[in-house]
Amino acid sequence: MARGLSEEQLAAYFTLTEVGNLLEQAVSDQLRADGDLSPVQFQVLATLGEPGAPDYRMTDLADRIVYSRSGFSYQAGQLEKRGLIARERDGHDERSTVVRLTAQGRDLLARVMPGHVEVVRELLLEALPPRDLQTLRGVLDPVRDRLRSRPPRSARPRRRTG
Amino acid sequence: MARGLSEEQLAAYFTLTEVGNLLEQAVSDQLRADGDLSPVQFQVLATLGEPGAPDYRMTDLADRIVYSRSGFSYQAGQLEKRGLIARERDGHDERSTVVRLTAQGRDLLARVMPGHVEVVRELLLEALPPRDLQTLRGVLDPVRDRLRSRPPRSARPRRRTG
DNA sequence: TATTGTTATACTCTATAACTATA
DNA sequence: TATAGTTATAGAGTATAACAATA
Repeated sequence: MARGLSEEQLAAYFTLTEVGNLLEQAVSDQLRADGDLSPVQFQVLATLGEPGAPDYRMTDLADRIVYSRSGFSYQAGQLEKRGLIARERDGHDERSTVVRLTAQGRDLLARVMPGHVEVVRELLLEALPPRDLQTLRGVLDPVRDRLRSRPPRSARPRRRTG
Repeated sequence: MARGLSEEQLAAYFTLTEVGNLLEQAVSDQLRADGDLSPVQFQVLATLGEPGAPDYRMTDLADRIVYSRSGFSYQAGQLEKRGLIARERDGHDERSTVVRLTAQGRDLLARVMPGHVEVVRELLLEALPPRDLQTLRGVLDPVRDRLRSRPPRSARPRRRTG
Protein backbone atom coordinates (compact mmCIF):
# COMPACT_ATOMS: atom_id res chain seq x y z
CA MET A 1 0.00 0.00 0.00
CA ALA A 2 0.94 3.65 -0.16
CA ARG A 3 3.10 3.21 -3.22
CA GLY A 4 6.21 5.22 -2.64
CA LEU A 5 5.08 6.76 0.61
CA SER A 6 6.86 5.68 3.73
CA GLU A 7 4.98 4.76 6.87
CA GLU A 8 6.54 7.83 8.38
CA GLN A 9 5.14 10.10 5.71
CA LEU A 10 1.69 8.63 5.80
CA ALA A 11 1.60 8.83 9.57
CA ALA A 12 2.58 12.50 9.50
CA TYR A 13 -0.20 13.22 7.07
CA PHE A 14 -2.81 11.37 9.08
CA THR A 15 -1.71 13.17 12.21
CA LEU A 16 -2.11 16.50 10.48
CA THR A 17 -5.59 15.48 9.41
CA GLU A 18 -6.64 14.28 12.81
CA VAL A 19 -5.31 17.36 14.58
CA GLY A 20 -7.24 19.50 12.14
CA ASN A 21 -10.45 17.59 12.75
CA LEU A 22 -10.25 17.50 16.52
CA LEU A 23 -9.27 21.14 16.67
CA GLU A 24 -12.13 22.16 14.44
CA GLN A 25 -14.59 20.22 16.54
CA ALA A 26 -13.59 21.97 19.75
CA VAL A 27 -13.44 25.35 18.08
CA SER A 28 -16.81 24.78 16.51
CA ASP A 29 -18.46 24.31 19.90
CA GLN A 30 -16.91 27.50 21.22
CA LEU A 31 -17.89 29.62 18.23
CA ARG A 32 -21.44 28.34 18.31
CA ALA A 33 -21.76 29.05 22.03
CA ASP A 34 -20.16 32.49 22.04
CA GLY A 35 -21.32 33.93 18.75
CA ASP A 36 -23.67 31.47 17.03
CA LEU A 37 -21.15 31.16 14.22
CA SER A 38 -20.02 28.19 12.19
CA PRO A 39 -16.27 27.78 11.71
CA VAL A 40 -16.66 28.94 8.14
CA GLN A 41 -18.56 32.05 9.13
CA PHE A 42 -15.94 32.87 11.70
CA GLN A 43 -13.26 32.41 9.10
CA VAL A 44 -14.99 34.90 6.85
CA LEU A 45 -15.22 37.49 9.60
CA ALA A 46 -11.67 36.85 10.79
CA THR A 47 -10.27 37.15 7.28
CA LEU A 48 -12.09 40.43 6.71
CA GLY A 49 -10.99 41.67 10.12
CA GLU A 50 -7.29 41.02 9.81
CA PRO A 51 -5.11 44.08 10.41
CA GLY A 52 -4.02 45.08 6.91
CA ALA A 53 -6.77 43.23 5.09
CA PRO A 54 -7.24 44.21 1.44
CA ASP A 55 -10.57 44.57 -0.31
CA TYR A 56 -12.05 41.20 -1.07
CA ARG A 57 -14.38 40.32 -3.87
CA MET A 58 -16.83 37.49 -3.47
CA THR A 59 -14.74 35.14 -5.57
CA ASP A 60 -11.58 35.97 -3.63
CA LEU A 61 -13.17 34.93 -0.38
CA ALA A 62 -14.83 31.87 -1.88
CA ASP A 63 -11.43 30.71 -3.07
CA ARG A 64 -9.75 31.45 0.20
CA ILE A 65 -12.35 29.77 2.34
CA VAL A 66 -12.60 26.87 -0.09
CA TYR A 67 -16.16 27.22 -1.24
CA SER A 68 -17.96 27.16 -4.48
CA ARG A 69 -19.19 30.62 -5.38
CA SER A 70 -22.76 29.64 -4.85
CA GLY A 71 -21.93 28.20 -1.44
CA PHE A 72 -20.20 31.38 -0.51
CA SER A 73 -23.10 33.46 -1.76
CA TYR A 74 -25.27 31.52 0.66
CA GLN A 75 -22.95 32.16 3.58
CA ALA A 76 -22.57 35.82 2.68
CA GLY A 77 -26.35 36.02 2.68
CA GLN A 78 -26.50 34.54 6.14
CA LEU A 79 -23.91 36.96 7.49
CA GLU A 80 -25.48 39.93 5.76
CA LYS A 81 -28.90 39.09 7.18
CA ARG A 82 -27.35 39.39 10.62
CA GLY A 83 -25.71 42.69 9.71
CA LEU A 84 -22.20 41.34 10.18
CA ILE A 85 -20.91 42.04 6.67
CA ALA A 86 -21.94 44.33 3.83
CA ARG A 87 -21.69 43.91 0.10
CA GLU A 88 -21.22 46.79 -2.30
CA ARG A 89 -20.45 47.26 -5.95
CA ASP A 90 -16.84 47.56 -6.91
CA GLY A 91 -16.22 50.96 -8.50
CA HIS A 92 -13.52 49.61 -10.77
CA ASP A 93 -15.42 46.68 -12.18
CA GLU A 94 -19.18 46.82 -12.09
CA ARG A 95 -19.40 43.04 -12.21
CA SER A 96 -17.62 42.63 -8.92
CA THR A 97 -18.91 42.86 -5.38
CA VAL A 98 -16.68 44.01 -2.56
CA VAL A 99 -17.27 42.55 0.86
CA ARG A 100 -16.48 44.34 4.08
CA LEU A 101 -16.97 43.90 7.78
CA THR A 102 -19.61 46.10 9.41
CA ALA A 103 -19.20 47.65 12.85
CA GLN A 104 -21.50 44.95 14.18
CA GLY A 105 -19.36 42.30 12.55
CA ARG A 106 -16.28 43.80 14.13
CA ASP A 107 -18.02 43.80 17.48
CA LEU A 108 -19.03 40.19 17.25
CA LEU A 109 -15.55 39.23 16.19
CA ALA A 110 -14.14 41.02 19.21
CA ARG A 111 -16.67 39.31 21.43
CA VAL A 112 -15.91 35.84 20.12
CA MET A 113 -12.17 36.12 19.85
CA PRO A 114 -11.13 35.84 23.51
CA GLY A 115 -12.90 32.51 24.00
CA HIS A 116 -11.61 31.36 20.68
CA VAL A 117 -8.06 32.19 21.55
CA GLU A 118 -8.55 30.46 24.86
CA VAL A 119 -9.54 27.22 23.19
CA VAL A 120 -6.67 27.44 20.77
CA ARG A 121 -4.25 28.12 23.54
CA GLU A 122 -5.50 25.26 25.64
CA LEU A 123 -5.61 22.69 22.88
CA LEU A 124 -2.80 23.71 20.61
CA LEU A 125 -0.41 26.15 22.15
CA GLU A 126 0.01 24.66 25.60
CA ALA A 127 1.25 21.50 23.98
CA LEU A 128 3.67 23.53 21.89
CA PRO A 129 6.76 25.25 23.25
CA PRO A 130 7.29 28.59 21.48
CA ARG A 131 10.26 27.13 19.68
CA ASP A 132 8.11 24.37 18.15
CA LEU A 133 5.46 26.85 17.20
CA GLN A 134 7.95 28.79 15.18
CA THR A 135 9.11 25.55 13.62
CA LEU A 136 5.55 24.67 12.75
CA ARG A 137 5.14 27.95 10.95
CA GLY A 138 8.37 27.59 9.09
CA VAL A 139 7.28 24.17 7.95
CA LEU A 140 3.68 24.95 7.05
CA ASP A 141 4.01 28.35 5.43
CA PRO A 142 5.61 26.95 2.27
CA VAL A 143 2.95 24.26 2.16
CA ARG A 144 0.23 26.87 2.42
CA ASP A 145 1.79 28.95 -0.32
CA ARG A 146 2.04 25.92 -2.54
CA LEU A 147 -1.61 25.11 -1.97
CA ARG A 148 -2.70 28.68 -2.56
CA SER A 149 -0.88 28.74 -5.86
CA ARG A 150 -3.04 25.96 -7.27
CA PRO A 151 -5.88 26.98 -9.56
CA PRO A 152 -8.92 27.48 -7.34
CA ARG A 153 -12.27 25.88 -8.00
CA SER A 154 -13.65 29.11 -9.36
CA ALA A 155 -11.17 28.82 -12.21
CA ARG A 156 -12.78 25.66 -13.49
CA PRO A 157 -14.46 26.20 -16.81
CA ARG A 158 -18.20 26.52 -16.48
CA ARG A 159 -20.43 24.36 -18.57
CA ARG A 160 -21.89 26.08 -21.61
CA THR A 161 -25.20 27.62 -20.75
CA GLY A 162 -27.95 25.85 -22.67
CA MET B 1 -7.42 41.65 20.02
CA ALA B 2 -6.23 38.13 20.74
CA ARG B 3 -5.72 38.82 24.42
CA GLY B 4 -2.50 37.11 25.39
CA LEU B 5 -1.86 35.53 22.04
CA SER B 6 0.98 36.92 20.01
CA GLU B 7 0.61 37.67 16.34
CA GLU B 8 3.04 34.85 15.80
CA GLN B 9 0.88 32.37 17.61
CA LEU B 10 -2.32 33.40 15.94
CA ALA B 11 -0.67 33.27 12.54
CA ALA B 12 0.61 29.76 13.15
CA TYR B 13 -2.86 28.65 14.10
CA PHE B 14 -4.49 30.23 11.06
CA THR B 15 -1.89 28.66 8.82
CA LEU B 16 -2.63 25.26 10.29
CA THR B 17 -6.30 25.82 9.65
CA GLU B 18 -5.83 26.99 6.09
CA VAL B 19 -3.50 24.14 5.20
CA GLY B 20 -6.05 21.71 6.57
CA ASN B 21 -8.85 23.27 4.52
CA LEU B 22 -6.97 23.46 1.26
CA LEU B 23 -5.61 19.98 1.65
CA GLU B 24 -9.03 18.56 2.38
CA GLN B 25 -10.49 20.26 -0.65
CA ALA B 26 -7.94 18.74 -3.01
CA VAL B 27 -8.17 15.36 -1.35
CA SER B 28 -11.92 15.48 -1.50
CA ASP B 29 -11.91 15.84 -5.28
CA GLN B 30 -9.57 12.89 -5.68
CA LEU B 31 -11.54 10.59 -3.38
CA ARG B 32 -14.78 11.43 -5.11
CA ALA B 33 -13.30 10.80 -8.53
CA ASP B 34 -11.47 7.57 -7.71
CA GLY B 35 -13.83 5.92 -5.26
CA ASP B 36 -16.97 8.03 -4.87
CA LEU B 37 -16.05 8.59 -1.24
CA SER B 38 -16.32 11.62 0.99
CA PRO B 39 -13.27 12.44 3.11
CA VAL B 40 -15.10 11.15 6.16
CA GLN B 41 -15.97 7.87 4.49
CA PHE B 42 -12.38 7.44 3.41
CA GLN B 43 -11.25 8.14 6.93
CA VAL B 44 -13.50 5.38 8.23
CA LEU B 45 -12.16 2.87 5.75
CA ALA B 46 -8.56 3.94 6.27
CA THR B 47 -8.88 3.72 10.03
CA LEU B 48 -10.35 0.24 9.84
CA GLY B 49 -7.71 -0.80 7.33
CA GLU B 50 -4.65 0.29 9.26
CA PRO B 51 -2.10 -2.50 9.79
CA GLY B 52 -2.60 -3.44 13.42
CA ALA B 53 -6.07 -1.97 13.76
CA PRO B 54 -8.04 -3.08 16.83
CA ASP B 55 -11.73 -3.87 16.90
CA TYR B 56 -13.75 -0.69 16.79
CA ARG B 57 -17.19 -0.17 18.22
CA MET B 58 -19.50 2.39 16.69
CA THR B 59 -18.86 4.91 19.42
CA ASP B 60 -15.10 4.50 19.15
CA LEU B 61 -15.16 5.39 15.50
CA ALA B 62 -17.63 8.20 16.00
CA ASP B 63 -15.29 9.72 18.56
CA ARG B 64 -12.25 9.26 16.40
CA ILE B 65 -13.80 10.66 13.26
CA VAL B 66 -15.46 13.48 15.18
CA TYR B 67 -19.06 12.68 14.62
CA SER B 68 -22.11 12.46 16.72
CA ARG B 69 -23.22 8.87 17.09
CA SER B 70 -26.26 9.44 14.97
CA GLY B 71 -24.17 11.04 12.28
CA PHE B 72 -21.84 8.10 12.31
CA SER B 73 -24.74 5.67 12.19
CA TYR B 74 -25.78 7.41 9.00
CA GLN B 75 -22.33 7.11 7.46
CA ALA B 76 -22.01 3.49 8.54
CA GLY B 77 -25.33 2.84 6.85
CA GLN B 78 -24.05 4.39 3.63
CA LEU B 79 -20.87 2.32 3.67
CA GLU B 80 -22.70 -0.87 4.61
CA LYS B 81 -25.17 -0.41 1.77
CA ARG B 82 -22.22 -0.44 -0.59
CA GLY B 83 -20.79 -3.54 1.07
CA LEU B 84 -17.63 -1.76 2.19
CA ILE B 85 -17.98 -2.41 5.92
CA ALA B 86 -19.93 -4.87 8.04
CA ARG B 87 -21.45 -4.47 11.48
CA GLU B 88 -21.79 -7.36 13.92
CA ARG B 89 -22.72 -7.82 17.53
CA ASP B 90 -19.92 -7.69 20.05
CA GLY B 91 -19.71 -11.04 21.86
CA HIS B 92 -18.49 -9.41 25.05
CA ASP B 93 -21.14 -6.74 25.36
CA GLU B 94 -24.40 -7.31 23.59
CA ARG B 95 -25.08 -3.59 23.48
CA SER B 96 -22.06 -2.92 21.32
CA THR B 97 -21.59 -3.25 17.60
CA VAL B 98 -18.21 -4.07 16.13
CA VAL B 99 -17.34 -2.62 12.76
CA ARG B 100 -14.98 -4.24 10.32
CA LEU B 101 -13.78 -3.75 6.77
CA THR B 102 -15.12 -6.20 4.18
CA ALA B 103 -13.03 -7.61 1.35
CA GLN B 104 -14.77 -5.16 -0.94
CA GLY B 105 -13.92 -2.33 1.40
CA ARG B 106 -10.32 -3.40 1.43
CA ASP B 107 -10.33 -3.53 -2.35
CA LEU B 108 -11.75 -0.07 -2.71
CA LEU B 109 -9.26 1.30 -0.22
CA ALA B 110 -6.43 -0.23 -2.23
CA ARG B 111 -7.87 1.21 -5.40
CA VAL B 112 -8.20 4.70 -3.98
CA MET B 113 -4.98 4.86 -2.04
CA PRO B 114 -2.44 5.37 -4.86
CA GLY B 115 -4.18 8.46 -6.20
CA HIS B 116 -4.67 9.70 -2.69
CA VAL B 117 -1.04 9.30 -1.84
CA GLU B 118 -0.17 11.05 -5.07
CA VAL B 119 -2.18 14.12 -4.11
CA VAL B 120 -0.70 14.17 -0.64
CA ARG B 121 2.77 13.87 -2.03
CA GLU B 122 2.26 16.60 -4.54
CA LEU B 123 0.61 19.06 -2.19
CA LEU B 124 2.19 18.33 1.13
CA LEU B 125 5.31 16.25 0.90
CA GLU B 126 7.04 17.87 -2.02
CA ALA B 127 7.03 21.09 -0.09
CA LEU B 128 8.47 19.33 2.92
CA PRO B 129 12.02 18.03 3.16
CA PRO B 130 12.12 14.71 5.08
CA ARG B 131 13.72 16.48 7.98
CA ASP B 132 10.81 18.90 8.30
CA LEU B 133 8.33 16.09 8.01
CA GLN B 134 9.86 14.41 11.00
CA THR B 135 9.79 17.72 12.82
CA LEU B 136 6.14 18.14 11.96
CA ARG B 137 5.36 14.78 13.46
CA GLY B 138 7.34 15.47 16.58
CA VAL B 139 5.45 18.71 17.01
CA LEU B 140 1.96 17.48 16.19
CA ASP B 141 1.93 14.09 17.88
CA PRO B 142 1.76 15.58 21.39
CA VAL B 143 -0.97 17.94 20.22
CA ARG B 144 -2.96 15.03 18.81
CA ASP B 145 -2.56 13.06 22.03
CA ARG B 146 -3.70 16.02 24.03
CA LEU B 147 -6.76 16.44 21.84
CA ARG B 148 -7.58 12.75 21.99
CA SER B 149 -7.45 12.81 25.75
CA ARG B 150 -10.32 15.28 25.94
CA PRO B 151 -13.75 13.88 26.71
CA PRO B 152 -15.36 13.13 23.36
CA ARG B 153 -18.78 14.33 22.35
CA SER B 154 -20.26 10.92 23.05
CA ALA B 155 -19.36 11.41 26.71
CA ARG B 156 -21.71 14.33 27.04
CA PRO B 157 -24.61 13.52 29.29
CA ARG B 158 -27.74 12.78 27.33
CA ARG B 159 -30.91 14.56 28.15
CA ARG B 160 -33.30 12.54 30.25
CA THR B 161 -35.68 10.66 28.02
CA GLY B 162 -39.14 12.00 28.51
C1' DT C 1 -30.12 3.96 36.09
C1' DA C 2 -26.43 4.24 32.64
C1' DT C 3 -24.69 2.88 28.14
C1' DT C 4 -24.82 1.39 23.11
C1' DG C 5 -26.77 2.08 18.98
C1' DT C 6 -30.65 3.43 15.67
C1' DT C 7 -34.19 6.31 13.88
C1' DA C 8 -37.29 10.36 13.00
C1' DT C 9 -37.09 14.89 12.20
C1' DA C 10 -35.62 19.26 11.05
C1' DC C 11 -32.17 22.02 9.54
C1' DT C 12 -27.78 23.49 7.51
C1' DC C 13 -24.73 23.17 4.06
C1' DT C 14 -23.02 22.31 -0.65
C1' DA C 15 -22.75 21.80 -5.61
C1' DT C 16 -24.54 22.08 -10.39
C1' DA C 17 -26.75 24.43 -13.64
C1' DA C 18 -29.48 28.23 -15.16
C1' DC C 19 -29.75 33.10 -15.12
C1' DT C 20 -28.48 38.27 -15.12
C1' DA C 21 -25.30 41.79 -15.85
C1' DT C 22 -20.94 43.74 -17.08
C1' DA C 23 -16.26 43.45 -19.67
C1' DT D 1 -17.32 35.24 -25.53
C1' DA D 2 -15.65 35.36 -20.80
C1' DT D 3 -16.17 36.75 -16.03
C1' DA D 4 -18.68 38.06 -11.43
C1' DG D 5 -22.32 37.04 -8.83
C1' DT D 6 -27.05 35.11 -7.53
C1' DT D 7 -30.60 31.77 -7.31
C1' DA D 8 -33.33 27.44 -7.81
C1' DT D 9 -33.09 22.98 -6.92
C1' DA D 10 -31.87 18.86 -5.23
C1' DG D 11 -29.14 16.12 -2.40
C1' DA D 12 -25.83 15.13 1.35
C1' DG D 13 -24.55 15.70 5.91
C1' DT D 14 -25.42 16.78 10.84
C1' DA D 15 -27.47 17.20 15.38
C1' DT D 16 -31.10 16.63 18.90
C1' DA D 17 -34.27 14.02 20.91
C1' DA D 18 -36.92 9.89 21.21
C1' DC D 19 -36.56 5.02 21.08
C1' DA D 20 -35.20 -0.03 22.03
C1' DA D 21 -32.14 -3.16 24.08
C1' DT D 22 -28.57 -4.59 27.20
C1' DA D 23 -25.56 -3.80 31.50
